[in-house]
Amino acid sequence: MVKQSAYITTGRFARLVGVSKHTLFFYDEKGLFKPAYVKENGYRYYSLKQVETFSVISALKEIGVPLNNIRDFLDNRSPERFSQLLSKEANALQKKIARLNRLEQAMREKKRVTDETLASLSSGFQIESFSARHMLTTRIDNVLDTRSYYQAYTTHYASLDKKTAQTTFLEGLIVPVEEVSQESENYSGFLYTEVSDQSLCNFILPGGQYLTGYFKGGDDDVLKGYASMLVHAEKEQLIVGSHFVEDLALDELSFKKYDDYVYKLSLLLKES
Amino acid sequence: MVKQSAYITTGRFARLVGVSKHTLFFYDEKGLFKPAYVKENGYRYYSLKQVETFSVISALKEIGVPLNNIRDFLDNRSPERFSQLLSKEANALQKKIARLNRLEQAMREKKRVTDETLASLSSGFQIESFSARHMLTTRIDNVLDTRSYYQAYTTHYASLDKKTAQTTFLEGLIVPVEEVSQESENYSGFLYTEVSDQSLCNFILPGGQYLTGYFKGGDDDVLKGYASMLVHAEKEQLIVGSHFVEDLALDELSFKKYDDYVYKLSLLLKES
DNA sequence: CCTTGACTATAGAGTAACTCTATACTTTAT
DNA sequence: ATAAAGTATAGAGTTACTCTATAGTCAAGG
Repeated sequence: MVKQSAYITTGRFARLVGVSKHTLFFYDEKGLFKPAYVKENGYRYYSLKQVETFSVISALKEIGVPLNNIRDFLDNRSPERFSQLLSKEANALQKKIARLNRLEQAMREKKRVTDETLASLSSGFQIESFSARHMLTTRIDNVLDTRSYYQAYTTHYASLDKKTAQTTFLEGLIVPVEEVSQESENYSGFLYTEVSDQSLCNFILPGGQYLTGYFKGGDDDVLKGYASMLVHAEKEQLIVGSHFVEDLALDELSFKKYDDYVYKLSLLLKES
Repeated sequence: MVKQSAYITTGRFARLVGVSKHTLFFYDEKGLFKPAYVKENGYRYYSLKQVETFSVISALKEIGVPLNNIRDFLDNRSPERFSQLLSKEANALQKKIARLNRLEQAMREKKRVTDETLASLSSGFQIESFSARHMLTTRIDNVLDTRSYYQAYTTHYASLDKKTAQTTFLEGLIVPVEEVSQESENYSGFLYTEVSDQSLCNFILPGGQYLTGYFKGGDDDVLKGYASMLVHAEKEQLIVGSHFVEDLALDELSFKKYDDYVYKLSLLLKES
């Protein structure tokens, strides 16, 4: 029907689409989105039809398309190009959504670990049952050597990044029990990240009974923790399995000082 | 194990976590994220443990938490507060993901309409079958009056925003056939938006056979379009139903000039 | 018809979260 | 021992705005 007269002022249009008047000035100046009609005195008048147009521009912005790119498209707009843009951006958005979903999972998992740690921090050694976990691991030849440690981190993150975009905030160390008990100068271990994608997995941490304990403090305290776990196991006549698992349970995000960090150690036990 | 010595320089840390060195300087300066150790000459050294910490900060930033807010949290950090923050932000993220999913759907739908319009633009009148559609409609008392038109838009968008965060880019006009045929001075119509959420729906556009046509041009041409559809229907001895549907099929995003806009008119037919 | 209050405009400064450039010092690798 | 590569700070530039100031405009009530 006839709607030529359905012009509204900048302020009204801004309220209608939920932005500030200034944003519309700014878009006009940028050549991104112009009023349908400008009076001699400079007053801008938008048509109601433009609401739909603006919504799309605003959505593109919201999903992360820079205004300059949107303008570049508009400078050469055509139905074909518009269709292409929409499908390209919809696909990009789909990937972004997948990533955000993974982030959400990781955040909830981090929260779970934080809560659990707080709840059982003061309860001493415990025996817990874990089911098997799928891990991506990277060997660290010598944990005492900065270089090999850094090297392991680099390759570990590189292989994580390749497939998934860093799905988890939780990673730790798997240490063979003999490395600890023989007290050598050359400790080896495995950096690990739990992965849901089976194809990334290169190690399955066995499920079963674990002796667990939380250790507050710096690196030295954790070292003592390893030893005390072995002592405790012997005292309780528990048969020790193949691996220690070391996790940073509460980190810099919970406490300011390194000395307040909390590590969780888990020692695999054999059925007696 | 002992990892005190596992310090790395700013550049290495930056590469490891995938940001620029400058970003780390910036975060340090802001008091957001500081290296574990600073040498006398000012060189920064980060510990590998900090990778996990940084990943969380970086994720919070990515999901839209301002750095200032993150810093405010860190200034008063505690395990409890951290847990709270994580669940609060995870919930916010969940909502955001839902919104992005809706945006993706809307973009794909807009693309579909654009493609379809391009394909059938030159094929004259057609008869198409549509299934019933759930609509949220708002009555416009007089389409020729700016005020009532604007009023309708305002209330329409207000009720859309209330429940869903603007799910679609497609809206149009439903016009009772008698409004067109009697050529009065006072046209009424209904603004519509298709909604998936049944609770928002206040009108069900009947499914069935529709006579459809595309009309290029401004408002005047669309008016002629309405009339020509009725003429065509009579010529073809089609029995006309209750409603016209007017959609803006290609808009400012496809063409620069208003005169190039393409409207699609659909006229409900009765079974003969 | 005129005044008053609510609008409109432009210009310019400020903000967040960076990036980029320039300049100078330090470490490491050969 | 020297060059290449890395580290630092300082400051300008960028994006997509917001906010303030100043001045002009419009519409409704007395």
